Amino acid sequence: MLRMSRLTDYGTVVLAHLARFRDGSLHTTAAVATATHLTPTTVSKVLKILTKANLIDSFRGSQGGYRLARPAEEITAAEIIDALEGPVSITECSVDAQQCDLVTVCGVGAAWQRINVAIRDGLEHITLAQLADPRHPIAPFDLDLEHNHTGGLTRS
Amino acid sequence: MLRMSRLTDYGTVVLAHLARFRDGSLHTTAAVATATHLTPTTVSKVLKILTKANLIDSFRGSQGGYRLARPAEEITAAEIIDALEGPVSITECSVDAQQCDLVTVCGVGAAWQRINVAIRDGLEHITLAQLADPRHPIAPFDLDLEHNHTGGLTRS
DNA sequence: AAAATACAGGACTAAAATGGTCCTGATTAG
DNA sequence: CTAATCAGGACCATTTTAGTCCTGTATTTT
Repeated sequence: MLRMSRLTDYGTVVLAHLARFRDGSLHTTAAVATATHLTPTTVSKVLKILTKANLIDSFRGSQGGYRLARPAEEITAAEIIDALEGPVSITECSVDAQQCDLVTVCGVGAAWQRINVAIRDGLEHITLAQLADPRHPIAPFDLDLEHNHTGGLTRS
Repeated sequence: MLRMSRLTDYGTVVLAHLARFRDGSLHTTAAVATATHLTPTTVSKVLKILTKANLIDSFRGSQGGYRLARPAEEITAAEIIDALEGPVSITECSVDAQQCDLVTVCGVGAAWQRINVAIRDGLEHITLAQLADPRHPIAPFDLDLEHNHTGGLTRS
């Protein structure tokens, strides 16, 4: 399924923490670490990544710290994963695309990719605000590849 | 997103290959390897895993080989992933659940888990037959996290 | 200015997951 | 009995991931 690295998990926790403050207040690495029960070094790493991804803003120097770059409602799960999980490398075709006779093989890869795209679309509609609020239920995915086997052979 | 290990990719390719034969014929490791352009050892590993997961049936001895345990229409993407990807280990709460005061932290984990469940549900509706056929389009996921049915509030 | 506070960026190490191979044993057909 | 074949692990190399640390830069305070 959606396999997340631990860093993504931490990142979400950190973001969720920052999301609790809607007053633009700044929070230092140390403060976030304490609040989330994570180690400062790890939190620092996560905060830096999130900053580069423009999900949070950072301010240097005394009285500096971090805060969300936008309201939690405008930060999506897809963005969080992109930032922390990095680009997803696809298993590319080993042979030259020109001479690839393995329709079955490459077709399969394409199918999974389309599933990924579908999942991604779904994740774009989930916001940090929802992730941070444990009460939010989750509707099932309509991952319908399409049903044009009108022949109805899927069942006997 | 849906990060698959290479083994899952191979597994799907192998399954897709077997799915092309609906006559119950058996296929040896070597034959599958040749057909898919994968190395025999790797194919062997994959086939063994798929056998243990009951997605394919195996027959030992001379004239032995493998074949799908069921029609491709009855094998789901979720099953394939379960078999090859193994159980998804969740980042478990470090502290005793009893004394966990970090609602934000644990709530986040729960949210991701629910997303996973939603994705899984979607994958259960995609069949090997669809994966094997590159023509099948993929509908977008309705990953609606909030959307509290009944128009009521989520218990404020 | 000087000092203290914080973030930026990257180097680095250890541990774990993956990928892939190989060996030994068990089963079946002929 | 002998050829095929699968079963089940052991095993090693490579890559990822986690997590730490060091050096530098920006900002505020005194």
